[in-house]
Amino acid sequence: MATIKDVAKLAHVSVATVSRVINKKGYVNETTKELVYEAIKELQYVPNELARSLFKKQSRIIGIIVPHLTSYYFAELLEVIEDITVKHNYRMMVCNSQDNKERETKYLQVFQQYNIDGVIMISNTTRIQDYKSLNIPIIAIDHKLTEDVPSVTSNNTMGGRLAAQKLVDCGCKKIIHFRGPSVLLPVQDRTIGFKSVLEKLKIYNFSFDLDFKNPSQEDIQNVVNSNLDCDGIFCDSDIIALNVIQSLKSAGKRVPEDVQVIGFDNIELSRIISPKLTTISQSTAKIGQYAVDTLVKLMNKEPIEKFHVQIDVTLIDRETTKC
Amino acid sequence: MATIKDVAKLAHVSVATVSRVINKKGYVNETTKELVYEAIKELQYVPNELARSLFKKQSRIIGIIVPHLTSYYFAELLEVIEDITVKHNYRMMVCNSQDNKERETKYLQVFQQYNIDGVIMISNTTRIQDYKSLNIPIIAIDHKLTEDVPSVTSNNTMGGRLAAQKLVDCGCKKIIHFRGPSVLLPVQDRTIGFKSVLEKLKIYNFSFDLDFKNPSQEDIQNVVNSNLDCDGIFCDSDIIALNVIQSLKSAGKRVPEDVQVIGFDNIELSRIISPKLTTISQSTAKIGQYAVDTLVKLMNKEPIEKFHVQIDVTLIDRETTKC
DNA sequence: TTGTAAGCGTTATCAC
DNA sequence: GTGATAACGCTTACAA
Repeated sequence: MATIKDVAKLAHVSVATVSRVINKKGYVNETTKELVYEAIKELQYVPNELARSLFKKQSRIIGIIVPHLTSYYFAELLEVIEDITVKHNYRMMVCNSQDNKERETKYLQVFQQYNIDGVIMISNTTRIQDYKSLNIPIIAIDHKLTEDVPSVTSNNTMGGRLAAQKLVDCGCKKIIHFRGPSVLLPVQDRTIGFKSVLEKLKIYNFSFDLDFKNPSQEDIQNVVNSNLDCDGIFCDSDIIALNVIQSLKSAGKRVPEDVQVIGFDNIELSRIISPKLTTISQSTAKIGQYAVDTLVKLMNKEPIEKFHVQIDVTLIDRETTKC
Repeated sequence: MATIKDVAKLAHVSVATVSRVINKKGYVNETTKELVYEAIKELQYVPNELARSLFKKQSRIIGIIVPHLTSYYFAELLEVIEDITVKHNYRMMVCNSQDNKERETKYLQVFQQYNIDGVIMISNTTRIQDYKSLNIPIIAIDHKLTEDVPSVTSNNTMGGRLAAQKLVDCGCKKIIHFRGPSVLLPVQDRTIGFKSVLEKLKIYNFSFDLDFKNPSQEDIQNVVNSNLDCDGIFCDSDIIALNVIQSLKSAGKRVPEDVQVIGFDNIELSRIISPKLTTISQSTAKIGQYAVDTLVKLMNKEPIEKFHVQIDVTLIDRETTKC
């Protein structure tokens, strides 16, 4: 591994000059510049980021905290984030919190040890103080932590509204909302949007809480069985929706003839299964892009316009709804 | 951020002593040790890994190259790998190659710049030489790159065999294999296992290549339509299987009554959809564990027993097969 | 048992 | 324009 010294020696200049060349900073004569470039090429020199980071106290690494990797929504988000991150010439250190506070705390220490430049939080932590004490820029996805920590989320209220409106438009009279854990902000917002439409129209509805990672098939079946007159179901994830459709089948109900179903996330599979799932699509592309771009601004100490941004969602009309 | 100097000052000792204490290396008096620990606690000191890494020329970071993040198999693998990685006190830098050589090459440079200690390759690269020239330990998953690069894979031949045997046992007479790209080793092995069983029994069969990431629904439909007498289908992924089942429905075929289907991967959804999918399960847990453990051994310059390891797969018997 | 000091590969501040 | 050199925070001979 060639170092800056090797390059300096080969080019017959000082390390300072080489440094100026590679950083394009300060004056340096065109011809010596050429010399340096040649030496760099010859030695296949690449500057050592660790040394750089040590001096500059920043590492061009950003930390990402996610609750898990195997849910399609998070995976897609991560994919977008990674892509934009490398475009900004940063790298990504991934922390899978597994929704576990201790793992998160441990990782926060790691972040410190590596002089991480910023963090993207997609986690459900409550210990926001721990993050703030790190004193590095943070952006939250899907969680409005506090007023002063920037965040970006889907417009979940809109999602709830769109779903409710669609079911109403297609003639539903009794609607169930199989939602995620109601402690989560996105879930709360979806519920608000959902109820806002239905209550105005005095349409009977209720919400039932499920775990996102492992929605209880049993609970779903029970709720379905004891509400056989229900004709519309809004689910907070496509996975939940698939479980629900399964339960409806077991209960002898046809989709969408007897019961109409709307999911959330627009996962790849929602258009492969049959009947194809009507669902609400979140723009992971926009969320991820905004998150990274904003974080980069924060890391550069540039001002940001808005602290809390919401990204529109769209209803994807497919076969589990009638109209 | 407290440094080792601050600790030294507070504990009235030299930095060397502090270093000895935190690294548990060399002699240090019990009572001074206590003093140091107190100072560390008081200042909430954590050693800076960048400085450490710079000196030791190793960073406790391992690089992971994956083709993409949104396929369930890779996500699961990544989840396991992350888990074991942190247990070994390493961190993970993720490179999503997007099956793109240039991205991969760019990341290799990044790996160099950060003195990455080892890499786990789940990618389809052909430029193994680029990796070797990095001169750091590598382990490949799902790809036997060359004889001297350790690898771990599922026993894909076994997978092909199990699937073929199952279909035969359940009475199939004409079997199609919707496989992945036949340039991939796992795909080749599955084909070998699959054919070994069928050819011995002289059962008609053929293989059709598809893309894993975006299997062409159209191609599948065409093949299905022009082989209406086929009664058994083995798919190289559950996603392909779902597509196939969809196409069979369009063609008026019932699963499993008319055509029996077996998938691969045992993704979460395979037991949610209806009929529940019979499939071959790969043990991502074992693969990931072996990969990381072996890489750690290599990084510690410990010997490893076997260079190429295969992990057994299992047939998960569900509803898309008749017996 | 402890401290001094060199060095890891950079960048940035000075002189020249 | 360019070159010494201190500094970033740490580890490890080597002395004491």
